[in-house]
Amino acid sequence: MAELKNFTKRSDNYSQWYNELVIKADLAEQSAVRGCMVIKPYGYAIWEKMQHELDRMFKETGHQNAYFPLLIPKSFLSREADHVEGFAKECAVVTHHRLKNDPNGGGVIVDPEARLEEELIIRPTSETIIWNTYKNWINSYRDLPILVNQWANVMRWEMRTRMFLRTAEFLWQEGHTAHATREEAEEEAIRMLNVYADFAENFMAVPVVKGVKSPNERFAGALDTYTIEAMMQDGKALQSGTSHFLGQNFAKAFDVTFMNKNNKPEYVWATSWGVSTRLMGALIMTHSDDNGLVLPPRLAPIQVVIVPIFKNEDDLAAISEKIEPVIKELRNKGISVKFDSADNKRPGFKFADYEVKGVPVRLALGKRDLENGTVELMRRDTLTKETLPIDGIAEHIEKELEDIQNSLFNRALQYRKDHTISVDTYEEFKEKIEDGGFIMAHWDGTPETEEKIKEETKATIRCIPFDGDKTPGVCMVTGKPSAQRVVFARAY
RNA sequence: CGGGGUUUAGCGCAGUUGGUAGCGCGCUACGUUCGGGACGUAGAGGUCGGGCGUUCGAGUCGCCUAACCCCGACCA
Repeated sequence: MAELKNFTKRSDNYSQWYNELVIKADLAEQSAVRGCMVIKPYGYAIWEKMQHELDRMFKETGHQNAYFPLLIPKSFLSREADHVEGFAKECAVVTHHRLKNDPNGGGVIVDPEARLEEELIIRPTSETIIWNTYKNWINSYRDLPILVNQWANVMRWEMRTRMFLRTAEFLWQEGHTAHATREEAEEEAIRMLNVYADFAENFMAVPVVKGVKSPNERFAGALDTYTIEAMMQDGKALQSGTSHFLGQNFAKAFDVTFMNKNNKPEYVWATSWGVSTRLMGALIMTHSDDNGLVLPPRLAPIQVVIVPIFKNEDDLAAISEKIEPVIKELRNKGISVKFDSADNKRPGFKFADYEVKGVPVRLALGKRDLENGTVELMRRDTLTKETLPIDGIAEHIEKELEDIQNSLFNRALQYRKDHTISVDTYEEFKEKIEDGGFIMAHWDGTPETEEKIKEETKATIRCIPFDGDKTPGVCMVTGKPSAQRVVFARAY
C-alpha cells in the first residue's frame, strides 16, 4: 500500500487520501456487501465515545431511549406523500420469508411460495413506524410531550457510497418527539440543533454553521429542516446533523390526535433529529493530516500512549517501575493511557502506528531518560516533541490535552474563516466556487434560482445561517431583493 | 442509470510476438538489532473474477457475464 504521505489533502486525490486514511488508521474497511462497511474495533471505539457524549446530552435535555422495528410495512411509507417521494428511490425491500434447496442443483433459492402479502421496507428512517406507534400512545394533552430517541441502523440504497460519509447501511440516532403546540415543537427542533452544534464544536472540535435549509434541501416531509454545516479541508461542505420541524404532517398521515384542555381534538406537532456515523467522516476530514488521523482528545479512545524504549527485560522493568506511578496518576485524572510494552514491535514502528491512529499525546521513555529523569512528549496535532522532567508530567499532560482540544478547534475555525468569502455578482461566484470553501451571497429565495445555480456550478445553498450578516441586498442572479446572505458551497 | 477504469498470493502491482506464474510489502522460523515504520538467511502462500470459444498450447486473443473503484445524477 502506498504511503499516506504521497497524497495531499487539497488535491484531486482527496477521495483516495481519505479512503486510505480510513483503512490505514484501522477504522473501517469495505464489506462483502455492496456499499456497506465493516467498522473495525478502533473505529467503533471512537463512535462509542461519540455515542456516550451525545446520549448524555440527550438525557440532560429530558429524552429517553427506546427501540422500534427494523422492518416497515410498505403501506406505512406511502402515508406521507413528500416522505415517500423522498425515500422511495433508495429502499431495500423484503419480499420473501423463506429459502429452499434449489431443485435444479446446489445452493438455495428464494421459495416462491413464501412471498409476503405486503412487502417490508428496511427502514431508511423511522418516522412512519414511530408515528404509527405514537398513535396508540397519545390520547390526551397529558400524554405529551413524548421525547424519545432511538440508536439504530438504517439502510438507504445509495447509488454511490463512500466509507462513513454515505454507506448503504449506517448507524445513527434518531430523535422523534411529539408536542401539544407548534411553538413547543419548534423550540425542540432548535434545542436539538444546538445540542448537535455544542457536540460538534466542543467534543469533535469541528466548527459548524447553524442555519435553516432552503426548500430544495429540506427533509422529505418536514416544514423546516435545521442543519449544522461543517467545512472539510478540501473546502467542501458536509451536512453534519439535522433537526426537523415536521409540523402536523405525520400526525395527519397517521391520524395522531390528542384532546386538548378544552376537550377538543387536535393534531400533534412533531420533530425529528439525527446524527450518524457520517460524523466520523467529518472528524477525519476536518483534522487529519498526511501522517494520518488526528483525534481531538475528548473523543480519542487512547488519549496518551507510552512507548518504552528498551533492549532487554531489565531495561523494560526499570522503565515500567519509573512510569507506573505516572500511569496511575493519569488514570486517576480520568485520562485513558496505553502503555505499549510489546517486545515484538520496534519503537519506530509504534511511533508511526499511533500517529496514523491519531493518539493525541505520546510519551517515549528510554535509558537516556531514566538517567536524566526525563520523558519525551509528542503532540499529534503539531508533531512537536519536547523533553520534559518526569516529575509533574501528569499535570502537564492534562493541560496539554486541553490545549490540543482547543487548538484543533481554533485551527479548523481559522481554516473556515480563511475559506469563506462574500461575493455580489454571479460572474464572481462562478469563478470563486472553483476554489472551494463557503461563499456568502444574496439569493432571491426561490427554488428556481437555487436550481439554476446548482446546475451551472454544482454548488448548493448549505443553509440560511442564524448568525451572521443580516444586511439585505439583491440576488446575485436575478437582482430581486434578498433579506440576507446565505451559505453556498459544493457539498458531500 | 450515463461516462471512464480495474479484476493475477493477505495487500499493492508487473507479466513482452500466445509456450510450465513473478516483484515489493506483509506472514513463519532462526540470528543480529531496538531513541522514527530494522537487517540477513531460510521458508509458506496463486485452478490469473466467472463462463464459452479460437489454438497443439490462453494470465495474454474473441464473445458473454459478474463484482469493485472513480467522475456525474441522488443523499445524513
